Amino acid sequence: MPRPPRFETPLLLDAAVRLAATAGPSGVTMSAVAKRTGAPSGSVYHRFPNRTALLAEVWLRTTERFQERYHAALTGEDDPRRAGRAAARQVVAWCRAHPDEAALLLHGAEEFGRADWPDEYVRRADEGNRRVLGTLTALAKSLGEDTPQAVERVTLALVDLPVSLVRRHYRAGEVLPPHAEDLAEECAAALLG
Amino acid sequence: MPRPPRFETPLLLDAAVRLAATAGPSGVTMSAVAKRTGAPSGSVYHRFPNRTALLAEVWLRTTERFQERYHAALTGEDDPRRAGRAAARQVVAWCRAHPDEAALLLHGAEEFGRADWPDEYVRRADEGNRRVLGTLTALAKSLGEDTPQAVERVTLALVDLPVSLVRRHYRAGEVLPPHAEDLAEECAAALLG
DNA sequence: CCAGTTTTAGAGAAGCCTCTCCAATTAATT
DNA sequence: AATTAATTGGAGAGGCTTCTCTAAAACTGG
Repeated sequence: MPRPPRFETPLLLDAAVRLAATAGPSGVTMSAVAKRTGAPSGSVYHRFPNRTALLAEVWLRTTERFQERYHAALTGEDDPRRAGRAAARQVVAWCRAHPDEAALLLHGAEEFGRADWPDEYVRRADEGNRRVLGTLTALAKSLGEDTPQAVERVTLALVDLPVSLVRRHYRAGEVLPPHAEDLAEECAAALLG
Repeated sequence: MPRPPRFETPLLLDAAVRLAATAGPSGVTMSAVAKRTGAPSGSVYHRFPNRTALLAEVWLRTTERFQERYHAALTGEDDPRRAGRAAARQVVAWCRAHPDEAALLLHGAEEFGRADWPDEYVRRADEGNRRVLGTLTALAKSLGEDTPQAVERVTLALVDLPVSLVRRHYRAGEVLPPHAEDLAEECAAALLG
């Protein structure tokens, strides 16, 4: 019975992703999303009560998409070293396949206004992070190391280092070189020992 | 013969650093700097022709301070592996000693408006980066590896990985744990082989 | 004490952004 | 055909920011 929507939520989020990729989180304004999609500002405010909600949702949708694939890579192998190497590759491969979303991920939740998020969004973000961190902890444990420092080292190897590799090229305005996945995997292997 | 200044450039830059550390680059506005220092907006514009110049100078002052110490660590040892380990430690140690400036460095030049900088600022930034990259290239060479990929791996080990370690803790709102320098050094050693 | 120079001091225009509000539109249901 | 509900479409208030401009202040060398 209602009038059919012309500007659905995912469409607006897609625009927000592109804006974040090109102009950074501060470039994701309600008016910029409106202009880019051709929607009137009223339609944007019909989908998101305020800018904070838009920023939170675009961040969460992106991190959840990333984490879903990352988690799959990390749990898809039995041998922990193999799993780690696959996860490191996966970070780079996902960024290669989704350059705009990857550019968004290189910023932190803080830059997407996390400090102003309502509890529900914070909870969602924490849950995703906890899930990944839990898997990384299990991996560290199955490597025989159970200290917090060992977990931190594994996290550096399987998350932060591949992300850094991507960041370096993105910041230089380059596309990811063909060997990037190999390099991430080699580095992860070296760090896992 | 002139009236003595009450708000000198370094004072305004110090305020800009604090603002960048707490509110990010977008929080570094001319009015915020004015408010924080108690200066009238006219005085801020007397020191910086526009916001772009303020952002550029606060970025450059900080990176140059960091790079000076980093370069010293990287060239302070004869053995390349020892030099690399010292450099990795130095990144973390410097961030520990200068938390606000470190928080600023975790953002990129792009976020400080690099795209709008006049040539002179771009040149200064490039020169600093070239200098560090040159030293890292020499180190890779003295390790017997001379391919671009080897240089990239060394850069990851001695710059990006320690920076990631710092970023992870800063984003979590934590202070750097005592073992952070050790961890950075261990990881660098593992990656240098 | 005067002349000269830098700096302070702050008012105000112009622009962009967020957000509110309400009338008009559109399609399914009755 | 009338009703109903979601959505569009856009005007406009209010706030913050950048930047300009002018006048006054403060100090020093002559």
